[in-house]
Amino acid sequence: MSSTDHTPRLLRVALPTPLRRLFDYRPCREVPTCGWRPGLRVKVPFGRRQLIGVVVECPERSDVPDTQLKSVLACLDDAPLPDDWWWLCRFTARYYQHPLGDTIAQALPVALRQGRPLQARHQERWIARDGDTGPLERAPRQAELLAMLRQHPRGLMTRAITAQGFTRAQLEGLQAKHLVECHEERLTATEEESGSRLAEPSLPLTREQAGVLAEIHEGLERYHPCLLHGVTGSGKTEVYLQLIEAVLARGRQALVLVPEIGLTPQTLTRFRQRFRVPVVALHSGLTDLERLDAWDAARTGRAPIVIGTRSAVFTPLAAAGVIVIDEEHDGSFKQQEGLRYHARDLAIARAHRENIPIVLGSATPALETLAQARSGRYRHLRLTQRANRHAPARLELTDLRGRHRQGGLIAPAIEAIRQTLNAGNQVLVFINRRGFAPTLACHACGWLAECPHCDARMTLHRQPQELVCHHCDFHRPLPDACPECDSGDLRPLGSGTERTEETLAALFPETPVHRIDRDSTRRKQAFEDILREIRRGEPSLLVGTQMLAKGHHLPHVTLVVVVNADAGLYASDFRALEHSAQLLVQVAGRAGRAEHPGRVLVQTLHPDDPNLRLLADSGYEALAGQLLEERRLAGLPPYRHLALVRFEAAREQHVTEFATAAAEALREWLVTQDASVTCLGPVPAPMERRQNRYHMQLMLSDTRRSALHRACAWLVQWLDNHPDSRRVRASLDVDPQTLS
DNA sequence: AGCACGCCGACT
DNA sequence: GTCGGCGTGCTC
Repeated sequence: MSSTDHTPRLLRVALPTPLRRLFDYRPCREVPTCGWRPGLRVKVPFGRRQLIGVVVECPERSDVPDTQLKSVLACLDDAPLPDDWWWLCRFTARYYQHPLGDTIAQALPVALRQGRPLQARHQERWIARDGDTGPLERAPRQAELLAMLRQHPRGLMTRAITAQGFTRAQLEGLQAKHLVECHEERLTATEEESGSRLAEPSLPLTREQAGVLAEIHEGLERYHPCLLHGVTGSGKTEVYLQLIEAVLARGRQALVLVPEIGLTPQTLTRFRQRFRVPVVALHSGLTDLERLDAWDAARTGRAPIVIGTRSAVFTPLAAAGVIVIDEEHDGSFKQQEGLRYHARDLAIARAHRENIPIVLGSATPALETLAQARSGRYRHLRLTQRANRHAPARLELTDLRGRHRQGGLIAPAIEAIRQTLNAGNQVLVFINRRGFAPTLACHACGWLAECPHCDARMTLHRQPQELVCHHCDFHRPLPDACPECDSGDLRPLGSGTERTEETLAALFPETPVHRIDRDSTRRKQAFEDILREIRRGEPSLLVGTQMLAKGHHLPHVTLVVVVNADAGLYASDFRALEHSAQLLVQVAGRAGRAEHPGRVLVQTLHPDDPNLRLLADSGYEALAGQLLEERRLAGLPPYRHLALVRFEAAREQHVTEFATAAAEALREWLVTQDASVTCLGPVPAPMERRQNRYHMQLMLSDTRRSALHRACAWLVQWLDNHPDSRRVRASLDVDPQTLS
């Protein structure tokens, strides 16, 4: 890097704006102690406001005339932001062709984005002291506060105190009277430990686990991507834990990414009980300052283990030693708006750059990952045995055709539920539709309840009773009569979780029925409460959406009923089948985890569907192999790479015009470039109208990433320069997860 | 994205 | 007479 010891003429700064541009400034007079260099945060004037940005380079000249250049107001750091973080930001912005300034904003904790100092703040613990309370006679609130503090001999944190309605001024008042004292400490409890790093001994490994661990250990000092492909209950977590143990022993850190739903208290407890070192969890409950401290703990190496969801991939590490992605196939690793990054893919890039191993764990790997493993680019490690020696439950396909259904369930399924409950076990009924019924229909004229803002049916809810659009959250009261023909014969069509719950409650009045979906678990803790109740093991019925399918241990469930397996079978989205298969296998994995073998009944209108049969008879990997072959023939990922450009505006005409013009311009350019990139569309998005906005899309694909990247770069430039880009929003999705 | 400026409708 | 609707222009 060029000289940093003299003051450069210019600073090129990335700012948190959607503009795909950097901005040049003159340095301020005060030079940071490290000299001006990339990665420093600066405060700059920007139009009428002030923004915080990051120095990208120190160029010699600018395209902007000298007279228009403004000066940086201040530099906020005396050293650049961490190098690994900075590299990942630049990589991400380039790969997803997203403005660097906005990428930085997403990758930085709010507190740093707002200009707080990098050194994490310490937290204050207030402890009551003995002393004369006389001076408090005219300060009743201070007296109350002191009384409260005296009930906590170990003191309380400022946040806990202000949460009780007391103020900082009252605390300082007591401090001035020497009735409390303030201890500064780290936000993270960092108890210095001695001796062993393990709080709890490791579990003995099966031969299979030991073999897998040994293979990962072969590449502990280099980039070494591994797919840890293990059936549910085969002990993937124990492998992670012992791998991390080895990494910690070498003085390195571990970054663990889990799906949104996977960052549960149980997961954390498992890590915290095992290791006697700080485990930093980046969960949604953290305050901005706690998040900053977690970032700082990771950055300085104070936290040897960092666990978090998608955005945690941007956490800097002082000495990265391994990255673990649990349930790597999970859709929540892909951000679905704005900067549409995939945390798993970024983690791979990061591991590569830092030359460390990365483990992708799943019972149902994404086809992309499986293809990498098959080609030998990732090491394919398998765990085939469940710890309790039961074979995984088989999927039993049951024919729905022509059968009478109650709450979506046919007689054989109800009978199986009855038997399971009679045997004292629990049943999980999986239905991937919340609400009472998918829609409301008029039996006189065929009218269906449709959302006025979307191309979608409205879902009937009973608690509370209303029609709801699940795409835009529009609510409307239930009509008494058909709006078209005035008939009173309105009936719910199909079943959702509420209806199945109601049916089961009527069929099995003696048995408690728990419903688990986004509606029933809206209250914080509600989910945990229900899970705790279920783990007590009393015979009970669980009705739930995919919230229940993922990760949770339900040891007393011995029967799983899938109400309808058909949703993803013939959907237009090219990943629908992959995702359905993953979900079915994950749900099936809930059955028979403990001492009981399990059964999985899968209701379907297509019991002879070859894909479903293959999944049921030969398992996920067999189906995945079949699907990969189909992807190859269809020219879809992972054999071709995709980029999707979405267009969206309030006026349908504007969207069509702009998207068509863009496609035309791109095609012309592709011809001049003699480029192999395929451009499909524009076509209306699968749900053309959503929240009264119209959506179209353009799909680009190529076998080579570089060619696709160049085409996207050109198109994005064209879009930015087009005057219509103000009224039509266009966004780029590199490696789209879904086409809707 | 923000945030301004600027030019036309329904309110005190 | 003003408050405020969103069109268009700019940010080193």
